[in-house]
Amino acid sequence: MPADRAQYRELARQLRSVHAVNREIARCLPHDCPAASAGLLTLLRTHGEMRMSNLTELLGIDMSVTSRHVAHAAERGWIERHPDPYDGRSRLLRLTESGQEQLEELSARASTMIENRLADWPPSDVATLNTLLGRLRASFGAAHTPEATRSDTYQATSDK
Amino acid sequence: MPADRAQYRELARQLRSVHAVNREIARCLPHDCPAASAGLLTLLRTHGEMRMSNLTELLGIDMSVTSRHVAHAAERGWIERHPDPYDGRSRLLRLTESGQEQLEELSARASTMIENRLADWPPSDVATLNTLLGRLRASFGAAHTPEATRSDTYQATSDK
DNA sequence: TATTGTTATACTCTATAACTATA
DNA sequence: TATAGTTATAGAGTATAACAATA
Repeated sequence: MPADRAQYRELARQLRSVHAVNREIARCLPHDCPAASAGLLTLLRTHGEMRMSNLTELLGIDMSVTSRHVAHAAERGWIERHPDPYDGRSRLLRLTESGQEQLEELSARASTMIENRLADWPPSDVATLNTLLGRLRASFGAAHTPEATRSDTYQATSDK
Repeated sequence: MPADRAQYRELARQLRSVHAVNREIARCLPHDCPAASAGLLTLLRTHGEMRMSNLTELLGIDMSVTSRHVAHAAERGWIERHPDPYDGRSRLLRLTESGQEQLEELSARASTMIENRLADWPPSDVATLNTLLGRLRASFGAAHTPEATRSDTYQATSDK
C-alpha cells in the first residue's frame, strides 16, 4: 500500500526546500566553479572515463546543457575530451590531475560546511538520509514512461 | 560526535541530485505556473497572510526575487497585495480564492506524480524522508549566525 | 537614517531547435 | 537515415545594486 496523499504533498514541499540548501552550499564554492561543474567532476571521478551521452544520462539533463558545462570545465583544464576510437562522433571525457585537485577542494569546502550545519545530527540520521535520497533518485530516474506523468495526462493508475 | 567526512560528501551529492527530481516534478505543472509560484502559494496557504519580508525569509531568497514572483502571481489573480495598516511601507499578501483553486490543482498533479514514482515505497520511509528533510532545512535555515541558533532550530521543527 | 519593497542588470541553469560530422 | 555532439536562442531563478516611499 502506498503512503497517504498528504505525505506526498509534504514531500513535494520538502524537496522544493532542498533548493535553498543547495544554494547555500553552492555559495562556498570558488567563483569560477559553479555547482554544475562540481556535479560533473564528481560523476567523472566516481564512474571514471565516459562519453557525453553517458554523462548526460547521469546528470538527468539535456545533452546541450552537458555540452556547455563540459566546455566550461575543459576550458579550465579540469577535464579532457579526446576522440572515441570506436565511434568518431563520440568524445570521451576524463578528469585531469588539475580536475582532481579542484574536486578535492570543492568536496572539502562543501563537506566542511555541511559538517558545521549538521554537527548535532547523529551519524545514523545522515546515513538514513543518504540512503533514502539515493532511493528517491532511483525511483525517479528509472521510470521514463513519458505518457503517464506528462502534463495534462495525470491519473492515479500506478500499474507497471 | 558528528558523522564521517565521507557521509557529508555523499550527502552533498545526493542533495544535488534532488535538483533533477524537482525538475521532473515541475514538468507536470501548468505552463503559466512555474515552480516558484507553487512554492509561494504553498507557503501562503500554510502560514496565512504575511508580509513580503516574511515570505522572503521563508523562501530563503532575496527580497528582490520574492518581489518578482509575487508580482507574477498577483498578475494572475492568485494572490492579493494590500497595504499594512501598521506600516505604510509594507504590503500584506493573501491567497485569493482563485489562488487556492490553483494550488489545489498544482498539489494534486505533483502528489499524483510522486505517488506513481514512489508506489513501492513503504509509507514509513516516505515519512522518515519528510522528517529528515524538514530537519535538514531547519539545520540550514536560520543559521546565518554561527553557533547560537543551531541547536534551537534543530528541535523546533523536528516534529509535526 | 534605517527599513520595506521595487526595478535594472547580470549570471547560472535549463530546454528546444537548428546545425555538423560521423555512422 | 539515424545518432553524437555543438551552438543559438529563449525562459526560469537568483543576486547585487540603485532607487522610492515610509518609518
